[in-house]
Amino acid sequence: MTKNATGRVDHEAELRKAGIRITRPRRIILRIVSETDDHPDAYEIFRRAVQEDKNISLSTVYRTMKLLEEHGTIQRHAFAGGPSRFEHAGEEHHDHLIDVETGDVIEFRSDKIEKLQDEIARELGYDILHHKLELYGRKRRSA
Amino acid sequence: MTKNATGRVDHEAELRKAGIRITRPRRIILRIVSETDDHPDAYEIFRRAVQEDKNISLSTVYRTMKLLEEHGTIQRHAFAGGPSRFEHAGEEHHDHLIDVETGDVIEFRSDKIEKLQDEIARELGYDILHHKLELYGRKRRSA
DNA sequence: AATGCAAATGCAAATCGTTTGCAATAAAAA
DNA sequence: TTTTTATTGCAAACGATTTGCATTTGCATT
Ligand SMILES: [Mn+2]
Ligand SMILES: [Mn+2]
Ligand SMILES: [Zn+2]
Ligand SMILES: [Zn+2]
Repeated sequence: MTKNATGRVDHEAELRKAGIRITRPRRIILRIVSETDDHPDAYEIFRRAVQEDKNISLSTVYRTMKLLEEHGTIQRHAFAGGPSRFEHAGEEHHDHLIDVETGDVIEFRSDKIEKLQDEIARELGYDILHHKLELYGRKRRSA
Repeated sequence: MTKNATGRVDHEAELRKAGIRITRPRRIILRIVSETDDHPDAYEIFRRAVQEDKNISLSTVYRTMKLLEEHGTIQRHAFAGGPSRFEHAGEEHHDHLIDVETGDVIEFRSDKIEKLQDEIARELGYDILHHKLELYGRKRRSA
């Protein structure tokens, strides 16, 4: 995996290696998704991108998200209701707890659950390609 | 809970009790969703409904699904990609394994996973309102 | 059974998130 | 630099779902 001067993964090099052209919009979008720690949707990414280059189009954001998804750079989530939301891949796998009141997304990971999922699939005669575990909850109001 | 002559839940009575009018389209749609054991989408329900009443509209199907969902009669699922799919509620809670090749939906239930979810949410200071666990897999091809 | 009225319907048009065709532009190969 | 080819921005198309509105219907009331 290619690293850059700061020791982080160099996505541009990774993509170039895969024969993908590094264009101005792609460089900007890539920066946005790799620097944020939230789960923005395409329009939000577009909004942030426009601040850096006034004539980036929403189509390009969508096209780039699909490209990066196929390339494994980002992950797409389809939380209940709304549009797809994205996050930079590469960290360890985790699932999400969505605060139904604020829309906040909290990440968590349970190895036990992950393992149980595999067991279940195996018993049913399947191999899991991916899965989705989303908890929708409300902050507990202590009595 | 109101039961009818056959001992099953009488949805029409339940709805009427809640001040909801039992119309011809609603009666038909209700029959369809309570008799099927698959997970049809709105258009499929519409298709089946039209066989019984040639001038039911897709709008009414959508409106009725929302109504029944709010009333707790059915559950809505948003599996990856496609449109919302519905199933009759009332049976015990279960989660789904989706065959990515055929679109088939297999139901399963793991008390262990359910319990672990509660623990996780509690640790994070949340109460779970509902959750979604979907496994996307492919039939294991035995060597 | 006939009446009255709010609720529900069908239809067409609107909306939302997303994708696509196409001519213009820019990346990278030569 | 020139050439080749991928990528862009824009507008129009898209699929799923919702909505406005005039008409019909369920059903509580006579
Ligand atoms: Mn995340
Ligand atoms: Mn089910
Ligand atoms: Zn997981
Ligand atoms: Zn569950």
